[in-house]
Amino acid sequence: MSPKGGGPTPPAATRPVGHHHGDLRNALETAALDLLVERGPGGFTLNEVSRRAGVSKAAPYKHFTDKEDLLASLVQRCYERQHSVFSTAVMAAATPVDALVAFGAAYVRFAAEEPALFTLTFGGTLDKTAHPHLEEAGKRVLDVITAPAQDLARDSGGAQRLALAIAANAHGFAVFHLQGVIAQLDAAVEQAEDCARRLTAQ
Amino acid sequence: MSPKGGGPTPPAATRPVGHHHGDLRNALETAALDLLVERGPGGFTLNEVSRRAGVSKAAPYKHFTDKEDLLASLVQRCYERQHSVFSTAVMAAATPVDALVAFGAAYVRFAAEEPALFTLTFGGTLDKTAHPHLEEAGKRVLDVITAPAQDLARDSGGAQRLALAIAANAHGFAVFHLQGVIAQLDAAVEQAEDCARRLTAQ
DNA sequence: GTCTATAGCTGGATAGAC
DNA sequence: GTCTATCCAGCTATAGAC
Repeated sequence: MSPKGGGPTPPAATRPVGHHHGDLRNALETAALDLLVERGPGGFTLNEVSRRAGVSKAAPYKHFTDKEDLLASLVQRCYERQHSVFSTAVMAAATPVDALVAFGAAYVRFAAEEPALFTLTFGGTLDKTAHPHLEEAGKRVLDVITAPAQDLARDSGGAQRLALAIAANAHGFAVFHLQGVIAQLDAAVEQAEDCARRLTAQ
Repeated sequence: MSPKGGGPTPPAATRPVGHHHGDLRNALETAALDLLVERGPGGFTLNEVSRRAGVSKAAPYKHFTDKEDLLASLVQRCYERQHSVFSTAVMAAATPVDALVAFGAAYVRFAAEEPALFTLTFGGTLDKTAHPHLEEAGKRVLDVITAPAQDLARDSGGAQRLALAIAANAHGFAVFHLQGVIAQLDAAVEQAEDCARRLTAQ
């Protein structure tokens, strides 16, 4: 799923490993997420990320052009995972209504499971207008529910509004849970589902 | 309009002014907001805030114990303004339903008018668990709609769920507007109102 | 692809004058 | 209440060895 498939690069045996990982890029991203959780956007530094990944301060620059590039990569990862997770949830649903409800529930759960990724993506840390492909990826997440929304709406405008309503509602509950306004995840999920159902009903 | 205008600088009457403003604390907070808008939470520094306010790097420490204290003060300000703005909107409404709808609309508009304040408060920049009084202030904002929610719900649990639903929904639309998912403010407000109405209807 | 080393800068926070 | 001066720490990014 990445550049250079399994060329030579004998994985199990005889790793020609220079000094560290076989997948530093990924290790850096993971370390970055941990750091974001612990220190927030203000305390996020590439140096500390390197430290946690167990590499030198210079190593990240072979994988990311700069600090912001790493963050952008994480946002991209967030959107991709959302797309994947939400697709699964939606496809498992039997009816259009169930699909929208499942989307809302999955949305809240995703935020709870990946708080750093979620907060980074929607917390205004990164200026997305500088990364058009991210805006694109963000909008594509909503495509996951266009089909069920169209099944329930009169016209395509109504479908889009319905999809937005479901997503916005889920987003609000997700944030409220992360913020501690709704302490229990299950409660947040249930209320999001309940609202989704009411928003689809006409 | 900067430090030392022309001459002795006695505007109203004999300001016992040491060197600068009459209200540096406020000026610092305003400058901090501007900076947050421009650079995001990661690029926020006290030094730059001082620069923009036209004072030395040491000056802020007479008004805030440290960087985080300034941010916490801004979050406090956000909650206070929200409480004030939302109260006004709710009280102007004729019916409970109108009150909840007005709250949602005011919520979205507030985020659009004060993006830095809003994003700082809900973007996860500050760890609120370290500032209990902020959590308190945040929850009190929701009190603004407990009365109309109780008018519409069967029991007090239902009232709280309704209030949360209205607020979460509004929050989602507010964020989506700030994120560019819903470009037009008016569209975001209308959709938030529409959803609020549907969530109140049973 | 990773390391060491380093340049150059910026930030947070304090001390002491006025 | 603000300034000047200063300390030290930490960060970004690059250069060059391996």
